[in-house]
Amino acid sequence: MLWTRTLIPTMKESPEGAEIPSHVLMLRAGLVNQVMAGAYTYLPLGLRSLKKAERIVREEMDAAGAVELSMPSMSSRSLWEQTGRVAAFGDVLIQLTLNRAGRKVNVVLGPTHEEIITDLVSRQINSYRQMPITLYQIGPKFRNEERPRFGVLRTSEFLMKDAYSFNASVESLGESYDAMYKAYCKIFTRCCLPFLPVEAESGPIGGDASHEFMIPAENGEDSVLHCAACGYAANQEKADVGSRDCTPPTDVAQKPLTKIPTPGAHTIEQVSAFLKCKPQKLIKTLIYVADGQPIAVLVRGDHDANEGKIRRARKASKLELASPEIIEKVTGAPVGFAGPVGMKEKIPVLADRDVERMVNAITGANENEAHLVNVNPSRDFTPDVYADLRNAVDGDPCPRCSERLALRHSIEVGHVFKLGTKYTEALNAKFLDADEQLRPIIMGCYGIGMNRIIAGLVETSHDADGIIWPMSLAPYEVVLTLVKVPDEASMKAAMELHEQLTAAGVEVLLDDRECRAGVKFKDADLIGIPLRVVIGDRGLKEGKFELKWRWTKDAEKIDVAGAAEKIADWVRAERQSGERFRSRQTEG
RNA sequence: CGGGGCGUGGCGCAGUCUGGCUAGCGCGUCUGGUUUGGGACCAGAAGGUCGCAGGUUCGAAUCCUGUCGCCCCGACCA
Repeated sequence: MLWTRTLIPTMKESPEGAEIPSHVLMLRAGLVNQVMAGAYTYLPLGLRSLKKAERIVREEMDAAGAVELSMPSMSSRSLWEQTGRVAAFGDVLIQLTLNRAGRKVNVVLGPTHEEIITDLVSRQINSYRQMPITLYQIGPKFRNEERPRFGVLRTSEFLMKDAYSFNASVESLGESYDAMYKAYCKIFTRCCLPFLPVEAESGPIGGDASHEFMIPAENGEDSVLHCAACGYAANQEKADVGSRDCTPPTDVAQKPLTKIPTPGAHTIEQVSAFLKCKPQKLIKTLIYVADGQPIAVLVRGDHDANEGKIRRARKASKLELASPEIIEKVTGAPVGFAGPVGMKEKIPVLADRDVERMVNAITGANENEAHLVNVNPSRDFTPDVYADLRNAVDGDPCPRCSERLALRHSIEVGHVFKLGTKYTEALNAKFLDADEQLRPIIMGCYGIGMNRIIAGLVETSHDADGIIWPMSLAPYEVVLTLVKVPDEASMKAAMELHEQLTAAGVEVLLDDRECRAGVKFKDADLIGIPLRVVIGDRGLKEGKFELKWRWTKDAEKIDVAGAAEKIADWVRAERQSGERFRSRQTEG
């Protein structure tokens, strides 16, 4: 491809508003163009990379035995009502009303495709002999995000690979799940992404086992806890806190319980500021409603309660924070002054393990504008149960090996989970088993955010000059930098090399713009093509081209004769292995 | 939805507080010339309803009201 024949609008300055590296560089390198908040055009360069990611995903899905199909973005709302997801998605679900011959037709734009594929399968699969089967597609998804942000990392329309497995048994589901898990590892490895599979909650989508594939990155929206010692990794919602000493220290004297007025202080920040103490001196008392029953949950002031853990501790299926009315009824005080003392007589009290060893703590007094100081567990209150009820934080003990967990921000690029029968039961997808019993089909589902592969790569692989693509995702594999366009010998050599490389199956971009060499070098670095060949009169006099990898500092010279074969060989090798790219990463 | 910021040629910005010449600057684009290995120089040119609407005023990019859009933080979230 000739540079002057395609569209690569590079920019020296980054557009106002772009802040994180992937967003800035994708705009500056002319990969994408913003249409509105959360919607982007993929320009030729960006689209080429996206298509390459798609190809890798297809190859690995096919190799793992999955079969591709394609489902529409539009579907009837009634299908989504059957699974309760019109309500579950809320405003995130994009709904349209169409006029058809005077009738109103309610349509949703698919945020994911469980309903549609399960509806299909309910008609087409009815015997255990037709399973296991895994079906996938790569297509657009629509989600009216509350706040699209970070360039293409969070958008209202995005490209997703979604796969769904249908199994006759839980064991079979496990095998399908493992196959997808392994395929994901191969995909992200081929994309040269530094990924980390982490244990995850399955979230509102339901199910009982799930892993997220994360790319550790400063600007990631998700938090994971990772143990460098044993490899344990889980997202913050899921991560367990390992065992630690929870017995109260014996060398600190317990002071007498005292009630003090705290006018206007009803948040942890306000109370700690008012009493000039750290939040970890406070016990946060949260009133939840678990399956209709109000309960009190105690965590240290600087910790966050974890609803999944609370739900499990109570074996509750539904859990939500109590309304101000219920809180007032239960505690006898407005929101902000709840405390555990005397609470046990009224409602169940659950406390996080870290609360047990607190001494002379501060809590609400269950009375307007008042707190208790020098509250001591056991002496002043005893919860019904101590359990792990909070989000893990940086430095917590690992649940496996007790070393310290490290908190890392990350970008979620993939998610695999075992769904079970949530959708198949709702949509009546049953099959006849070998023992002639009618059973619901067991499902798994597996997603990859295609745009996040691209953004995640840019986010983790760039330098001051621009993007650094691995060969496997680069929009072009080789850029030919023609130093002097008017020089006939140079142009002839460039065209010949371009032709030879193209014939050898190498993706080449020839920079034939009539501008100074410096501009071309800067742009080549910005768009990040892995291999650059400089064609100039200086080198040609010696019968040489100059060759440089994007991530190395120095160029090497190669003979014009036989250059195409050599370059093609290197490109092919690097395309497969990514070895050179990775060695640069470890160098920092 | 709460808090903050912004909207002026394709891109980045100044001008707005304190209303007043023909709305500027840098980059980019076009023409001509000199250049030519890490974002050249000279000369000239094109390109703007100052987000939109209404109002105040002799006069509005600037003041007032409304509205649309964009970005950041938070809340929320496969």
